[in-house]
Amino acid sequence: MVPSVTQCLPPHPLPLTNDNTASLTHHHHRLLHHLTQCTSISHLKQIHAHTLRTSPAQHNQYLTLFLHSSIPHDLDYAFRVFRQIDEPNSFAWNTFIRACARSRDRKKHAILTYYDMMSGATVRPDKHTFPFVLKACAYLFCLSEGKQTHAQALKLGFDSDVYVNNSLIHFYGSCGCLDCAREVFEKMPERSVVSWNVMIDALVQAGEFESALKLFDEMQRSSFEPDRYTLQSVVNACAGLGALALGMWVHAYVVRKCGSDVGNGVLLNSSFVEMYCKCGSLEIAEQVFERMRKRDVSSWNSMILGLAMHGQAEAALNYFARMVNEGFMPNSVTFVGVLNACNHRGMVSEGRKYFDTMIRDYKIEPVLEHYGCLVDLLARAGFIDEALDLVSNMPVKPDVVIWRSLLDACCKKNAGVELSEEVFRRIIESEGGDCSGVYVLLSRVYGSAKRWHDVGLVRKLMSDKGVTKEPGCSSIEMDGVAHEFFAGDTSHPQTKEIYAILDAIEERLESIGYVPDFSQAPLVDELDDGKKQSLRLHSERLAIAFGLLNAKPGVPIRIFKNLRVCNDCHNVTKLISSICDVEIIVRDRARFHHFKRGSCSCMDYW
DNA sequence: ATAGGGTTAG
Repeated sequence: MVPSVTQCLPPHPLPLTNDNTASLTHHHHRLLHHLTQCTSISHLKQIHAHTLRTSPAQHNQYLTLFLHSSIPHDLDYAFRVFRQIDEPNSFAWNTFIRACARSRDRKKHAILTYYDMMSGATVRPDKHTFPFVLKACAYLFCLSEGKQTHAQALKLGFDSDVYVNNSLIHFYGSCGCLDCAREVFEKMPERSVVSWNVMIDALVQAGEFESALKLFDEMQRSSFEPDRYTLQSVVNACAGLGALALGMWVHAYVVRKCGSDVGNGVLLNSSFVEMYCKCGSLEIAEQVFERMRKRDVSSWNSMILGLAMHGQAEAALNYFARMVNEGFMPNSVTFVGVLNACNHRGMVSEGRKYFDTMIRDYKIEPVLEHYGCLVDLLARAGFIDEALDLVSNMPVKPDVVIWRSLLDACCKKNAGVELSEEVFRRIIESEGGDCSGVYVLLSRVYGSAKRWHDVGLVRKLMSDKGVTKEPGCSSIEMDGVAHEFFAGDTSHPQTKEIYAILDAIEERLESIGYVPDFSQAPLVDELDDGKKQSLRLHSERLAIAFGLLNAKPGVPIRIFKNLRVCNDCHNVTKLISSICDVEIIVRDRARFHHFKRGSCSCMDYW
């Protein structure tokens, strides 16, 4: 709930502000002129000293001007100047609060200064004050401070101000309080484009891509023209959803609107690159990238990360070399892309090399993501001991993702029950044990060792703790509409045809010698028949069958899956791509697979 | 004077 007026601070006297700027003298104007010409802090200090000498009486009056001018040069100096002002007017308070909110390392002081302002009896905040304070609250995730600020803004009657409301939406969005953001958005009497933008972006940031797109639709129906911020958020939503059709629509919209200027929008173009990669269209992504007239490090990063995600390690590394060649300085994110590229191709020695290069030559401190790539790379290439060693000794605290990838590797590489148990124990120690994926992995380790009793124990543990397996779900876009399938789903209108196709395919597969791979089937020692049944109902098969049924010939079938593709589905999809002569592009939880003529772009390393 | 901007490993 957003605060109401009753939650406000106690009332305090509200004298009108002492408005220094009202009595501008000739001298004042000259001083102002000098100050605006000022380009260095030493020059500014000279003028300050001169003023102190020549007109000490008006000194206090001029301090606000010095404050304003010194901020871009030296925040510490500005801070000292501000401290000297006897009774700052609201302009002076606001100026200082804004400076803190914009600073890199003084954001906290924006809030503290605002408290000072509130607790004094001389000034009250005005409509400019709140956006500055809320910006700092948003950045620092100061939820309760921001809520108090909200209450005070209400109390002082700024609840209809567009700027204040937009700042509130942004603040609540940044703190993850979507309901509060939505409430402010719904209640505000007047909206601007920014109101829609901050609300849409809040949804995108929270991963509520469908809601974001719905709001985008509503925005247009309310006759608001989208601007670059809107489009940016919408493209990000498309990337998140894999909504290629809508993404292309936005792209066309931008091209139509900007004409030959499209090539200049660095940020938006980089988002297009990312969107096309995440929607499985590497060719278009590269086209957009090559046509960009201006690029920055992030543009290169989008391309490198995108190629890495598709397992195109060589291409990704080529882009890296090109980027360096063209004088761009790779950053931390660049190396996540590079390491991930190595990871998806099992390039262990290259991965180690780039990790060292990053630290030694580029002086980039590795963060969790870098360690994540390296640990995963080592573990999946079979160097599990080394990976475990790295996790144990790295300077950042490993999270559940790293641990799970290690356990996953143990499982895939048959690292043995003892090592797997060791990793599992470490996970529970550091995570507390409510992470679902790791139980499934452990039960699989026991299953492959045929220790059915232990499988049962893990299952019991899972049900006791209430951890469940995330259900598999695949979706496919057809004529701009997403069709969603769960495992064994029979709710789709074309269910009959879909299952008929699956039967026909299975018959074909068996006739060419396909044998199901049960290694990742549910781990109960039940009859093969039951396992087979559960495998053939995996959600991606239904989606692929739907695609075969409805896609135009020659058009690739694009599938999205929330989990990773299992071995058996991977085999089957390869075979389908061959017998049906169709390209199938699958984005799973971790990466893309391009199935074509019986093989997959991941070369079976995933 | 006031609001909205990037990425990242599984």
